[in-house]
Amino acid sequence: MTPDILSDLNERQREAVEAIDGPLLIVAGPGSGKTRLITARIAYLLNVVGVSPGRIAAVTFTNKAAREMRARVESIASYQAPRLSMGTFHAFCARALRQDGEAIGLDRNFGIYDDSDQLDVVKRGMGELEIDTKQFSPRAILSSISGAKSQLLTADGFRMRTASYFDEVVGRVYERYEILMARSDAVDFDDLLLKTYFLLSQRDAVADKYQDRFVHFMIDEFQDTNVAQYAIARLIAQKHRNLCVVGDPDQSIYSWRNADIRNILSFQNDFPDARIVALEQNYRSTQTILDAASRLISANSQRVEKELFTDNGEGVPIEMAEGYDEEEEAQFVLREVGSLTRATAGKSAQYRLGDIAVMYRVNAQSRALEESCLRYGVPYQVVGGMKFYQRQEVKDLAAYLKLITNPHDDVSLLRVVNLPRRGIGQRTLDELRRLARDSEISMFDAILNATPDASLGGPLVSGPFTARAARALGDFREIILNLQGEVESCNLVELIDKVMDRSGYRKHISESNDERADERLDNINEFKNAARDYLDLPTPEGLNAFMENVALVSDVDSMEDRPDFLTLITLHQAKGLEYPVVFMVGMEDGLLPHSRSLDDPASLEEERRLCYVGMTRAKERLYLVRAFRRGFRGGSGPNMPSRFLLDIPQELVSRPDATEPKPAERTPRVESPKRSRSTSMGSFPLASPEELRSEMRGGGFTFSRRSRPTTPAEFTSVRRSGRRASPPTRRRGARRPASEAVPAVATGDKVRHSTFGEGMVMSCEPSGSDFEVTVAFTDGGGVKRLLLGMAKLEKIE
DNA sequence: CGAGAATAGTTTTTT
DNA sequence: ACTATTCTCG
Repeated sequence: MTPDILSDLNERQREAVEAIDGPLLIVAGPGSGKTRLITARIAYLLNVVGVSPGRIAAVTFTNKAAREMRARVESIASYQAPRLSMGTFHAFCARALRQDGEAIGLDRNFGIYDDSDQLDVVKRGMGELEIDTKQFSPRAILSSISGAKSQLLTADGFRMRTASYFDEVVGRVYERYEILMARSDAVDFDDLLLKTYFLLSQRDAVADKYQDRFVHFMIDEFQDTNVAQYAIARLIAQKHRNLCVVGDPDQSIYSWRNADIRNILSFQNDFPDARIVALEQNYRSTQTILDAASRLISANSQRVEKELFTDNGEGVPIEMAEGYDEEEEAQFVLREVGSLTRATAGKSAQYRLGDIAVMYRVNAQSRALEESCLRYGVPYQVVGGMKFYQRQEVKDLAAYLKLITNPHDDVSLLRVVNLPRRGIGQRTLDELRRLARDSEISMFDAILNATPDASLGGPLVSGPFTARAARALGDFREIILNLQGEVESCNLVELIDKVMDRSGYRKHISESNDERADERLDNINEFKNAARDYLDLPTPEGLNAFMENVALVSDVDSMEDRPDFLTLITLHQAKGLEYPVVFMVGMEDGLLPHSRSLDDPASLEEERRLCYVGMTRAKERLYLVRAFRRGFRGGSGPNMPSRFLLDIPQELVSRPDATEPKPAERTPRVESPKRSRSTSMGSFPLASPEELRSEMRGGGFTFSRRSRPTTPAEFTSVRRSGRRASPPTRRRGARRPASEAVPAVATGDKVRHSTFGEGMVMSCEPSGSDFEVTVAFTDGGGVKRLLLGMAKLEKIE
């Protein structure tokens, strides 16, 4: 048994597996076989040491990671795997609270609020406190509250350390927020952690139970845990002290979600006897990719030195390319994808689509890529995006279901109380809210109070409500009470159907004029399908379990690896994944690094880590692609190449052909969407690499640290060829107004300005009777937009 | 009360 | 550009 588990491991990994006594910190570089290691360690504990699976907890960052880990353990120690506690921190805590939360006054049927539910509560609290939502953004307040919770600060605690007027406001809202949440028997994501912490720190009996039970506690992606998460783990591990944390400071990319990289330091302080193992051998990438990534990350000042190495060969150089705009950028990617996946005379294709991922900073970037995929007939999957459980119809239906187990859930009630229309309008709801607030009860209780049961007879004397409003509220009350009565007598899927029918929601959708009505019904069927997994539980428990799953599992996790789909994915979501071929698009200042991080060195370093994460996903081929200009909120502006590109040594990058390529003369090889969609994978129209290179004149740019990355000639040619390479279809004419007048300068010209110094013209667009010229000034002046007639620009050279 | 129009804000990343 | 919220009118 032992040799089996240990034989595939290198010395360091083996050391980490066998170090089962006492605290352990594993610093695991990218591709260092971390998952394999954790799996092996669990298998070792089970099969060699003989630890019972019920006494091991392993928490991960995503559900997907947990599932994979469980599957891998299963392959080694099959029958034991189901009894392991494996999942995300949030799922782990939800379970603890469901089981023992009553000890701190939590209702057994508590519901879990997601982000948008939370925002509703914040807004409602602000409304009650008469705080102007225009003066204080509810989102900003929510984010402060969330930050406080992640640091284990309750409203009381927060208010004691109020430092600014804004904080004072936040404190008041937070206080109100807690009340509203309690009244709804609801917890949010942060509460799952916060309340678990309080459960363990304030209830000794409960703490004892967990401390006794979990002899081994492991945390994956430790660099992305927040203070609350670490505190929980520390508490649970207090007794046995077998806390094993695995992480890589260089891959910490969630500080905006309150992840606190200082946890690693805290760990070393709290457990001074901790053993530290560093995994530096990379099994994933080529030496070239690894070198480039290492150089990039070494530019960060806040880091622990780490020397990655690999036995993998040097591999091929990194490719860089620039398109004129995001459309052309996408086209470049798609053509390259085509040549990588196309079988040529006698030779089978180099890669399958599933081997390739396109990564980007923000979701919005997926659009141009999707359009290109459609045009080229390339099947693709966008990871994330609009999440299934966040779709309107799904949330509506879920709200009804939540009300069945927990009618005090005010957010859900407000969501569906007038859906479909029942004649319950703003006035009635305001009144209802006031009633609830005055008596400190949930809105459903307020409805019960205000609408006496019709069976009692007598006139509907209904307090503040008009007879009509009271009747409408009574209808709603009956729907919910009625459905509650059904829970015992039918299964979950039947229950969902009953909800759909009795609430009138099915009718509401099918009779709506919404062109997406069918799609919505499909989604609801999908939702019903998901519910089938819970049919073997009695309906009340099944419903609870299902709703909990809906709250805690995003469909990112349920993404399958489909071998014949191109993957489009954000850099954040790509963490933990690997692909033979990776395209990183949008390699521009303002996108990566994101514009919101430019003025803060710490967040700039996080952006660099994000870039590092992306690069290190690649096993064999890495493309760094950018667009010269990019559409943004309707408009469009030029972008400078990402400063991170400057950190990548030139010798690792593919050089453009020494012979100056001829300007692209061909007509663009783009088929109409209709035709290419029906074209089979093997034969869709793609340029050969040579053609690509000549078309994408930016291909192979390398930058030196001293000069700004582009020369005028390069930019001009890119622009020209860019225009020509663009598909003739769907030209958004308004974006490129043709003007009769001819400006005195052109893109690529070098110019001198009296105050800004020398620079290069990046674009020149008609603006009224003048031209708006965008100039990138070399001497740190940055990019400026100037009116040609006003700014005295002197053309040089 | 509800429907449609006007307007404001948004978008970094997600358990 | 796109959506969500607020405003205005029937």
